Amino acid sequence: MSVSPPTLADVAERAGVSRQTVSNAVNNPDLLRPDTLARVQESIEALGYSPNRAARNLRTRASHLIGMRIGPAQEGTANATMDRFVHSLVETSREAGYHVLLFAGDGHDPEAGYADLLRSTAVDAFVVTDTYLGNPQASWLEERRAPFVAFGRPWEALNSRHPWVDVDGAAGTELATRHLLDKGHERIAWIGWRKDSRIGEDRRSGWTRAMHERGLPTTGLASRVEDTISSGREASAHLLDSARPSAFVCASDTLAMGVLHTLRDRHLRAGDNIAVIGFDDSQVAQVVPPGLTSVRQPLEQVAVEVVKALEGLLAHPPLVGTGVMLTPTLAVRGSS
Amino acid sequence: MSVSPPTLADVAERAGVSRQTVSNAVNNPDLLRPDTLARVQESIEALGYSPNRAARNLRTRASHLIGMRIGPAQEGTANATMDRFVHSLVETSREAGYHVLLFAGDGHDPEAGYADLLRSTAVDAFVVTDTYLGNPQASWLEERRAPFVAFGRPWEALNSRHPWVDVDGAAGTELATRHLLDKGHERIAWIGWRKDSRIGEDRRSGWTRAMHERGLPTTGLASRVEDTISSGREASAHLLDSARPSAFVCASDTLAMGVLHTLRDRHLRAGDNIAVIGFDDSQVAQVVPPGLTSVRQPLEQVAVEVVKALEGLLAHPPLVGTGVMLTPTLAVRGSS
DNA sequence: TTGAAAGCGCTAACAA
DNA sequence: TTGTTAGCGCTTTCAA
Repeated sequence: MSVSPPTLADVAERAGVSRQTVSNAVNNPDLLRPDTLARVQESIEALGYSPNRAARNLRTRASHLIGMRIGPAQEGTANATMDRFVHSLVETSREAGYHVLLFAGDGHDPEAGYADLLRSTAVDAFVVTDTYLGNPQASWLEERRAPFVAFGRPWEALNSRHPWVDVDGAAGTELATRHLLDKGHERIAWIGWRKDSRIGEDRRSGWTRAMHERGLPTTGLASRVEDTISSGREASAHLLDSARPSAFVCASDTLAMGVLHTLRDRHLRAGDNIAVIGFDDSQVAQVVPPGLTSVRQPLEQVAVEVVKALEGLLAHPPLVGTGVMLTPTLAVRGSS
Repeated sequence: MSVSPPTLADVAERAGVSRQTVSNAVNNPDLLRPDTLARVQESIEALGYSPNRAARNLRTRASHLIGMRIGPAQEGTANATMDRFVHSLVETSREAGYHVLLFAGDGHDPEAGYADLLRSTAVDAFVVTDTYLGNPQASWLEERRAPFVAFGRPWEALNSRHPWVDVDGAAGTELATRHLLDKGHERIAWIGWRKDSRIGEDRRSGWTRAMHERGLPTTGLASRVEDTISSGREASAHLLDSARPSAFVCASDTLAMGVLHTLRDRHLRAGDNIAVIGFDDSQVAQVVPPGLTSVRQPLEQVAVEVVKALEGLLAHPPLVGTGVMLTPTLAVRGSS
């Protein structure tokens, strides 16, 4: 950018008005007489004027930027929910006049990135996504009265008063399990995460609920492991031997892919011999043969609700809504 | 943020120095006497001071923000290169003192997002990634003398003078083909993109080169289709019938997954009966049974080179380097 | 309905 | 080595 862009003053001079009138033309067009407005707008157009962000931000004490932290890319798993969410968030934010600023985590000091952006007033608000870690960020931000919306409910901190948006995981696995039950399966196994994962236990509860509803036992049909391919593979191999299930419901697509590994090892075919359902409707679920049935989180809708909450938070006076819970759907494919 | 963060003046008062001295303590600490510096730093620490970005941006005419456009999430494919790249870019930018600002494309006016951010001096530079579209953005930005680095070489515009970073696709497919040749395969088929894709033709050339090098024919062994699962599926079915290949090299993991679909349809097993190699080392390649061998772009390294070029571009005086070509590697898995 | 003055918080240039 | 002055481009009073 060798030559600096036009300023308010340039537009004002060309249109033969004062700078404030140009500012009004941009921010409060109703205040101008129609002919003045037209003249100013013509000049804005001709000069290709756009208000300088830094100056505007300084004056209005707002950046129209939403900060979101992203961790390193997850390789060797099927997990890409946050990547998909980022796309939706960027899209939705644009419609609300916001851009998304991405920042990296600092391994041993999770709050560092937040603190700096907050104190330097670089962003207006945050979207916090990693609530499953016990969410130290949320309470930290709350203490500092920083505006933020969480994607994920406040599992333990019931007294927290920040807005959040989440997807009902139990409803998703219940949907999945019912789908299998309706297909005639009775021995449906669960492969989920370790007990200290609130999200994992929530998703598991949907499976038990659907099973018990039909009077079916769940004992011996469940496994709790790490969220990796190999764990899913081992757990499914073990369950097949010990409990002879005809179907698997998994807490993640990653675990479900582990099951597909086991099926291949044993020359079984997902969808023909054994049904498998994953969670997240990742690209992996969409393209793996014969297609992995999976619970799909409505991320576009999550983004819409997050931005809505953000707008409330940043309004004058702030309008703090409560939590929003969304319901997932089931993407049915060949594996069931 | 109910109470506004401390300013330079607050720190100055507490430390008993002028505002300028505080500014120097932050930006040119060498200029201060050690004891003054220590006193100022103590105050900065105590007050939790961080320079206001808007004010600094206004004054220095820089935002320390890098703009990157992302399109909607690609579903139904294995393609997620850009998502992975974003992670690396965010990480690398941080080390260089930059944040990444994401913006959405505006369907029918691809330049709109760029123009606005440029004129409002919201970002210091862009990273342009969608060079495969014939890259109207690149020449558009070049005309406006906007600083940007492209991830992707300037295929047609040979006179373009902007820095770029790219990965040698032909070298990747050559690596893949040689790997198969070394395993004893002789009838190796190619499934790639339509002829108008420069990237597709480049990747194809690596396959032909490796084949011809060993004196093997390629006639009848190639197919050019859309980048979708179903195209890959149909193309591979057709090739299996017409040319009886023992291996497939594909221009993308998406196409390779199409091949896996065909193999499943025919009760063949990738890796046992037929070898398959994809391109991009997506999550899909990493988790699908029995593992999809795939060409891996060194995206972390791409990010490093992109940021390096960006720093040159934004230096005073600007230091415009030439293009940088990186070499991919082959992630070998069960499918070969 | 339009214009003048002030100042957001910072840093570059210069003076002491 | 430190302090003073000015001004980046904008919007918010307030006056005309």
